[in-house]
Amino acid sequence: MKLIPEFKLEFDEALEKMGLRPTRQREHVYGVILEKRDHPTAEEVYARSKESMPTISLATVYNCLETLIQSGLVRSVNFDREPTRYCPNLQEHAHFHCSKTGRVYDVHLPGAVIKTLEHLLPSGFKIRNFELSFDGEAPAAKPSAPKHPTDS
Amino acid sequence: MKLIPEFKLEFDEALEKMGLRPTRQREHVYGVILEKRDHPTAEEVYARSKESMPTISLATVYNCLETLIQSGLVRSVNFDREPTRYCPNLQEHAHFHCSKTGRVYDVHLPGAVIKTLEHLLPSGFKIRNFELSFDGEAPAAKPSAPKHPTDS
DNA sequence: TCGGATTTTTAGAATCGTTCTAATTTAGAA
DNA sequence: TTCTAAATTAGAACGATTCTAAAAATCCGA
Repeated sequence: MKLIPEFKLEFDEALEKMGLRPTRQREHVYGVILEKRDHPTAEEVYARSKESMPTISLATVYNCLETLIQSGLVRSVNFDREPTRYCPNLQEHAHFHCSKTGRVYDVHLPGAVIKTLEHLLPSGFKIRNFELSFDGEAPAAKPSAPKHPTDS
Repeated sequence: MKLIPEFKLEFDEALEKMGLRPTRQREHVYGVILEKRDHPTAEEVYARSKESMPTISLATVYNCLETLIQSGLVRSVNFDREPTRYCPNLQEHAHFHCSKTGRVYDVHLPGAVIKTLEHLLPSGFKIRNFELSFDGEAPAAKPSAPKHPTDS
């Protein structure tokens, strides 16, 4: 789970800024999330992490996820009554959760829409974060065709 | 927790339509949620319900909330790592969660915005439901002044 | 490079919110 | 009524997450 230099730099800087230490485990977990950009749960991240770092513990995975979120490298995604999922937060986007397959899709949010949403609140309300998620059914996936929005 | 006739009718019809029985407990829980339109958790609904129906159980509260949701009388609201909250679902709206006070505010969603959001998904994606929630800090509330958006 | 303060990791226990189980009660239909 | 199905209940069980306390790793300054 070696990070490519670009992400390694971003990783070190982000933790540095928060006064957190860039440990092997944190880097590893970040690597796992970057590797396959589906939206794994903590348990899934744990399972994948153990493949190449068998001694890592579940508690550490939770700890690492927490520090990655604090550092802004990863964000958490919640769906009704489902365990929290995690994704590397490149850019602002929404999520679509298919209730049939459980699969999660990224949904691109145009800047104009984001601005519109932020203006829904009266002045004085400071937004730290917002989450937009859809629940429904995705079209049956044609196995080898490109899917929209971004598959996961 | 007696429902006023208008809500009683709505209640009976909604359950009827789902083939569910309009029991004392269901009506009571619905009344509790209508009474004070904050966004109580299941535990809070349980505590309030017990005041005038001391024998009701927590399991029943969960069951009732579930059937009320199925009937479309109530909707659930989720915030990151917080227990599920419940609100009577009059109309489509978003939520703002103040991380300082824990208070939840309703945010009105103009029809145009709803339409915009629904169009973010490519054709083929069937939306059953969507949730938009903000997290941040609400302005310090002046105790007796009207608040925006709808207080809770 | 070493030593010590501080942070992080770890395993396992504990906690929280929620769902399940099995027995009892209730509602609604015949 | 009487029967059947649905709903309620208490408590156990569960899944996800957090906590605890001890061991290990990291960082900093000498």
